[in-house]
Amino acid sequence: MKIAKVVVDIPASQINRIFDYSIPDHMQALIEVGMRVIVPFGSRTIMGYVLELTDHSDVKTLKPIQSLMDFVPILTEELVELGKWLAKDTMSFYISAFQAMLPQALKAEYHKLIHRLTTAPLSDSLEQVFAGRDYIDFSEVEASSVPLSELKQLLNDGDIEIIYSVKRRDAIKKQTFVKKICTSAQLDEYAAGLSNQAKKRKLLVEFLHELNQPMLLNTFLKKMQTTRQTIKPLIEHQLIELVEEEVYREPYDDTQIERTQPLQLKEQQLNALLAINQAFDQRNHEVFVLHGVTGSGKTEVYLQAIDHVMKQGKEAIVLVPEISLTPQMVNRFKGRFGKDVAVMHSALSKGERFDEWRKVHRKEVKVVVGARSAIFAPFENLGLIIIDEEHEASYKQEDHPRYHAKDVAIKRAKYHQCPVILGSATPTLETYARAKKGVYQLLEMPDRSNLSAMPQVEVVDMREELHSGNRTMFSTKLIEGIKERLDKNEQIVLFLNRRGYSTFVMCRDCGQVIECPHCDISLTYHQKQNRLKCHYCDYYEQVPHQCPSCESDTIRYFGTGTQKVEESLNKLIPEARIIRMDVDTTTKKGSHEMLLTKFAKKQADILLGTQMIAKGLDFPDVTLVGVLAADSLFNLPDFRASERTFQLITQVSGRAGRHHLAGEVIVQSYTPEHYSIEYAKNYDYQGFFAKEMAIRKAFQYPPYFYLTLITVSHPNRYQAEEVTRTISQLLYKHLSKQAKILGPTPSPIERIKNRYRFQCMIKYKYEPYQRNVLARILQYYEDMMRKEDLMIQIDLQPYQLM
DNA sequence: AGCACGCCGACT
DNA sequence: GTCGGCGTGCTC
Repeated sequence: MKIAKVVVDIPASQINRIFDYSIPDHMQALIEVGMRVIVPFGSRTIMGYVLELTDHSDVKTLKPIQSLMDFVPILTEELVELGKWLAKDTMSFYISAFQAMLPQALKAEYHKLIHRLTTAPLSDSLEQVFAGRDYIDFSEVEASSVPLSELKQLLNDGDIEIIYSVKRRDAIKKQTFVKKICTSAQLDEYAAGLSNQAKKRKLLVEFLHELNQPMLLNTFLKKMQTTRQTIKPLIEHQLIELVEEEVYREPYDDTQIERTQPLQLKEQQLNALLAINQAFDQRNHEVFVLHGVTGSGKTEVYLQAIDHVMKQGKEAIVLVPEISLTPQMVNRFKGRFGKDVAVMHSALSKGERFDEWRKVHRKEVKVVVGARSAIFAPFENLGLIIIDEEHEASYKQEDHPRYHAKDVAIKRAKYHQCPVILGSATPTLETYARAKKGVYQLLEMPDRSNLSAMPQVEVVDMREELHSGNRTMFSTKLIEGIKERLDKNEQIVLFLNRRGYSTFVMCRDCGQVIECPHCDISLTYHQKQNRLKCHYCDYYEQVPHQCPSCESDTIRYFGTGTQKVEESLNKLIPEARIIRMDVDTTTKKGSHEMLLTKFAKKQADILLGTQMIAKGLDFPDVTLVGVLAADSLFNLPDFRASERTFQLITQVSGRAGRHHLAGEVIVQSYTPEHYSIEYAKNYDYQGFFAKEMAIRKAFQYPPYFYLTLITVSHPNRYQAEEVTRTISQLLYKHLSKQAKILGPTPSPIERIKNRYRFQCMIKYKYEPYQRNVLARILQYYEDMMRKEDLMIQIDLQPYQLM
């Protein structure tokens, strides 16, 4: 075992290989697969992951590993294999796959330094840069006026050397404590020897008499109203010492969470639980589709299934979409399992994420609740994987590696021989179709657990509202509904779908819309900074007072943002107390939770928000839910638009009347006759499924066909189109005759950051050689990509067709 | 990616 | 003559 196979930290196609390194003798006993190492690479020094240990290599001369970055592997053997599979499956680089599996904090930080080796004076300008230091950052010289040739000369003469440093950023947070290390007698003795002037020290000694356990240094100093300086003599006299202790950054105050006991299950829940437990007991990697209406008690099934798994000493992963957004959900898990739970999601800071990951790594927790990337939690005894709201698009990562958490979950479950639960009130067609075919096992929970009726859904035709002279964004029906609830002291949730709607700026005279100069997309108005911003690049500009093309001053904001809804609602019903929840009001840490608590305490009547209020919320006094623009998704280039609309309305409707009070839902739409709205109104999942399946079949979309989207971009429009055309032809030639190749077509957003974008779509049922063909195409264009700024993106099973 | 090496034009 | 521009190829 003298050779390590290493994947190196450079995401480039030419480097996307496994490199061999020799292992120095002193490392032989320490090195393990899954560790990070620092290796020489060309003239540099970089980080890499050890994927394999062997004693054979085809390469004649090997460089030795420079050092180990870990004492314990950070990737289990399973995760090493998973990473390789992930890279192949998504056509990504190995290194990207591994980086995606680990918290950001474990990424290496690189510095290029110049080390001064001579005391002899250098040139004046270089001395100025060094300013008396022995080490300087290379970038400092680059920024100065010192020519690079001068450095080259010094390097040759051995006066300086270049150092490539690899630093870790996985800082472990430490806290300093004050600890008493003496007896009371010793304290007295010390106090006696103090002069009368040393008042503070006497106070300190007095306090130390009472201090029987270590106290946080900061607390200590604050309490004694003093600074670090005054305690120095106490340390010198060995009365106290300062001790450092590793601590976790605790993003949640879990001391407040009340512990809960398992609830009595209804029959439908019990049946589901038994099936899952049985699969677990038999070490069966079955995939269950838990199709339960909103309020059917899916979470309780999850909790008890996890409990069963934990009792056998196994671990569980629970994926929740964007969970920062539902503290209620986190609390349910922490309430049941307490300290055994780690939470991982995007709202945590890098350090917090690292700490939660470390709890898993050190086997201090048994359950992870988290967003997409939590699927890579480094458990070694997985007993269950749950994906809640499995239909959510956020489980698909939109940049490299473009993986879907569901696929990773199933892969891991096979390895651990454990069940997977895909839970949803509105499963994706792909999932439900597989369940119906028997590939997955279907568990139905058609009733609400408290047997309360699903709220009545009323669809309002906004075209009629407009015809009868109502030009506001609220139908008469909705306004009346809101007023009625206010009178009864009940609460209202108003939902605005932001996707597909944005506040753009248009001139009323000539119809000119203000667009980004670098992208083919209208700029979006941001009230907070009073600016127009582009969502695809970082361009922004001040809001013009005059139309740039006709100089008219009738320039207006269009579209519907939550801010605008709030404003007009304030005008219509001034007495209503509104809480607005969107990206603008929830950026600050904890603000999300604060707003929800405020609403729960009934300090507001209306909760107005975007996607983030669509799921998981449960407030007993909410009796009216309004969906302001149900059909906003239909304008998007997305074959899943109907499915998403159906899911959204169903999901939002579930927020009303969950307890003793009956609920009502008002859906506003310009296309009320659309089948997705009709079926959602009647809570007819089966009906919707049948209808939508027929449409997908007719138009050759998933689940009948798989999709691959290839997006080509280039600063030159003609080049982009030409390459896409060639790719389409190559695909046509090399894929089977059953594969449908569409393209080249301009992308829905034809230009982003001054690059023209064309796409080609493959629709297919079975193309075992597709990845090979695509890989060869990429190889063919490799040169052009490097030299001519060509970009080719491949998304196997895309969720966004933009 | 980023570095060395190497081949050509511009300048002291 | 030398300096430095960037095109090319390689990294265990």
